[in-house]
Amino acid sequence: MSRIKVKAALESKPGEEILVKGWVRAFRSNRFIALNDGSCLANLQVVVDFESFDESLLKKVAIGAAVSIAGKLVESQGKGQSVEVEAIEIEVLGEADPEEIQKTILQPKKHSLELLREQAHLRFRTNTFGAVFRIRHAMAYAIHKYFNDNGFFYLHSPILTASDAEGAGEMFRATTLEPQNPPLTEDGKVDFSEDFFGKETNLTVSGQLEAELGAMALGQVYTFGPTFRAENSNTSRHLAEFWMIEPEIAFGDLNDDMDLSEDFLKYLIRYALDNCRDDIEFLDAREKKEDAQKPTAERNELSLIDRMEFVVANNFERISYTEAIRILENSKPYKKKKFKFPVNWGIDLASEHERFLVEKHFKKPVIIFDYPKEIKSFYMRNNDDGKTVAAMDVLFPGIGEIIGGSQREERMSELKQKMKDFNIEEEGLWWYLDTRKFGTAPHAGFGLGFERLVMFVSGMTNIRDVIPFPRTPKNVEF
RNA sequence: GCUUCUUUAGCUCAGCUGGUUAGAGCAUCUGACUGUUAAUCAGAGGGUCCAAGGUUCGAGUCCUUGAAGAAGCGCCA
Repeated sequence: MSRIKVKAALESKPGEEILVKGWVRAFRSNRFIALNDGSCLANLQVVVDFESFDESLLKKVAIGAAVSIAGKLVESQGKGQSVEVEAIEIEVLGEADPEEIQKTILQPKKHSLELLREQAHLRFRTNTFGAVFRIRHAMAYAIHKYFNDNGFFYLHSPILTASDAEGAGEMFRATTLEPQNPPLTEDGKVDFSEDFFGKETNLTVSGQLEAELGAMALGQVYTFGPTFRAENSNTSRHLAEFWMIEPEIAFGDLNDDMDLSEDFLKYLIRYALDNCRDDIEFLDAREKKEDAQKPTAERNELSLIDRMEFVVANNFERISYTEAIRILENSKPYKKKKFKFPVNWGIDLASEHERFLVEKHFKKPVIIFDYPKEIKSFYMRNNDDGKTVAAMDVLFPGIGEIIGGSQREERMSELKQKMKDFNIEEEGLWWYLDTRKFGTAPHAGFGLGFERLVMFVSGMTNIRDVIPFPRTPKNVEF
């Protein structure tokens, strides 16, 4: 008999003999084993006639143990499930000592997310994290499917890079030199010409520049890989290692870029609703339980599922940066001096400003475009007004910036001038400039923070709970 | 990096203006029960009160420094 997954067993007709393998979630009344194998949220109930099994064997059927069970699938007499398995053979594949289990999050009890984070190697076995990581998988799959179906090619941008010009953040150094006594140059500095690559090397902060190179030949490409930022960011929305999706489209402008970002996000959220129903319903119910214990002001106005449905059903609000400033200047919190940071044309919008626009004023996702050129990156295309660039941010309720994108500066002379203004050496980016030299064309793209997407579709409020092993300042365990 | 808060049993927490032997619920163990769904009932065991220093006759409690965690801010995705 070959093994079937719990998910398949639950969908099977009663009467068949089946073989299932999984981990014991509960063993009630010495009679009912709740078996979970990760294939779905639900457990399979195994009914044990304890008089016909060896007592020492049943003793080993403890919470956390791995078991193999052959039995007959029958209609359930109980109320919690439609089918269950009458056990014929039970084999304990891996024991779990209850005294030891008690010291872990596997003990059958509610645990805080903080404690679960400290035992990230075991938290996959909980309902919440099982659900989160099945959804995370589904989102990764849907991303590839969306791009594949829309004529994009998956481009693998490098993780090790010598270019430090993106300006996207502090970088992690990658080196094989001895930290204790590295080779030194005559003026006492570390001699990176002796290093593995012969020059200073870092982990990538963005695959965008390489994606542009790909787009200028393949037409439409996307990257999807790990990204590293050595910023000392201590927030619930930042990781030192996170996954980013960066599509890049040739012959597209900022409007095409905004259209793509909106269509893409709606597709992904729709996909989650259609394909992760059980897991999302579980997380929806979980959130409602949590909310019930909070003061009314801190509760979600809409449930997880309602928030997702709302985003799919409504257009994102698109406003220029200049309009955003005007709305803020006419807002109640501004007039009552409730904002901590000043509002005037030229500022970088603070979290409180973005939150007001998204969560209070429009109450829906907002795309802000045409930002002042001084507060954005060198590669963004200058607008004709001489003051702004063709940049856009997609802001989501509860998450903030989920996407940042722009039309790229494709005109050589403008780009070179911008590099001068931003103090960026042309030398290290000769290959980037070559695309403007040979057949340059308008193009645009954006970066989507994968974990921020998973936060939105799971309702988790800390980014450390949507990646298996989060890397944050002072934390590289596991 | 900044601000605020937290750190007491395996977990979640209580512990008053400093005072004798530091408590509860859940979990674990033992026994009973056996169609349960967070099973139920009875009993038992379980503590470096985050660390170092200080004040005091006396510190879980007050002070200083540090560490770790969380929320918010800055940076961004």
